[in-house]
Amino acid sequence: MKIKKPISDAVVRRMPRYYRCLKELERAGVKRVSSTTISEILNITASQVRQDFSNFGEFGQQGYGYDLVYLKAQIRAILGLDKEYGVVIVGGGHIGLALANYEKYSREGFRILAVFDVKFDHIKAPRGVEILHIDEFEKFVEENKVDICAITTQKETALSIAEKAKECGISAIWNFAPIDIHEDDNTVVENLNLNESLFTLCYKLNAKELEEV
Amino acid sequence: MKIKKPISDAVVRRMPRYYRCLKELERAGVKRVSSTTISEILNITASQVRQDFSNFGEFGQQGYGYDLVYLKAQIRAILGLDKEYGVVIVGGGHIGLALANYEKYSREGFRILAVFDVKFDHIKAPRGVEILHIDEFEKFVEENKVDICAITTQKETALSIAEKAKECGISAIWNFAPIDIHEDDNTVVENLNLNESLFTLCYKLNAKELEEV
DNA sequence: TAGATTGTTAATCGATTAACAATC
DNA sequence: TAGATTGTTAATCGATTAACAATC
Repeated sequence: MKIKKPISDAVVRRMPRYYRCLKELERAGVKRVSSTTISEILNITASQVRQDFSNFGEFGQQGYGYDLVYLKAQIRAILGLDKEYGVVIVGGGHIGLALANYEKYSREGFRILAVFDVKFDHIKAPRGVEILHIDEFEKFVEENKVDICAITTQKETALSIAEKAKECGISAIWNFAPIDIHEDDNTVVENLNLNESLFTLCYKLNAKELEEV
Repeated sequence: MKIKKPISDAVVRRMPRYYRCLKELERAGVKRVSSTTISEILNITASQVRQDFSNFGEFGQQGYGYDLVYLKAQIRAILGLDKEYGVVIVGGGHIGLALANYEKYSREGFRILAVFDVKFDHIKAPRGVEILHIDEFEKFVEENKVDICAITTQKETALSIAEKAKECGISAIWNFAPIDIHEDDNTVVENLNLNESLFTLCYKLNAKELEEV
């Protein structure tokens, strides 16, 4: 699949939501779906749904709507979920283990290969997931196909791990440490900052007082 | 503090980033800071920094910039971090325990009060955090000042917990389940969906092939 | 066919950026 | 004072929404 121009971040972040929505509809036995239905579920406009899809192609039929199975498959492919990804996790704390144990990821092609830490006697990983010392990181990455590095360490170490991952040729970093890791030409990054999320919630909680009506 | 008009989501989500940036600068011993400095650290424009701040007041001085301590205190207040929040966590899995154990939250006034689950023999919580059966949720909320309910269950239960939390008068929900919980007049919600984050990363990883140059 | 709904073009809205007077 | 930098107004840019021809 080829598309005309780079897709804006706003659109990209809606794609997983469409995917989730379609999965739910499929589970409910729905066979076809209109942009209006999707828009109501996701609380956006039907116009936006159609605009978003049209960035990637023509998936519907006038007067009919979208075939659910077909549309879902298309979006799945757009997200790249039809491929397999090798994932390593750095940091064997609660977040790291949460990721390691979330089996549903495997349905979408994410294979958790290993969890790295400096201390790991206490770490219980699911079967098939190796537990290794961080010193073995480079060696492991060389010998295995690692596409994604999830970083769940504290921020002090997160940056150096990211550096190491980039050097090893890992092209995607999923960062949970409360610090920004920057993208470069060879590496895409998704920063997921729990602090910022909580603080945003906190702002909203107080906003009623702050904002005059 | 009172402000003129509702602040857009884009601005709100930058506020915690400013706050983090200022904390780092403070730790580095910086005493005053300009919008340009901040903009370079956060990879945005100086214009945007000043526009964002000006939504909430005038915190700087022409020709000088911003006094770091003062500005940081202002943003802290804007985020509502000068208050105390009672937090309960529903779901004693890895994510739930990650939240329960992240002590740094207490520095910003978040008091983790309890973790709820249906099975909890295995749960080790830090001292001061109660571990309770979900059946005791209502009672606990009645008897304690609970401001924020973090939901870390699987999606099947997440919705009913959210419903229950709303009924009990909890006005902020921090949701980690892969489902959208909707805001209403009395309840603000922050949905933090790990799946969507991973899928977004995945899109970006493949985007180079997808997007023609 | 008539009704429904897409894909797309045009209009609107809002957010970002640029520019600059005010002033420390 | 001269240089620096804010806060704000105006210009630009981009994203969302509306409208509608195409057509199933």
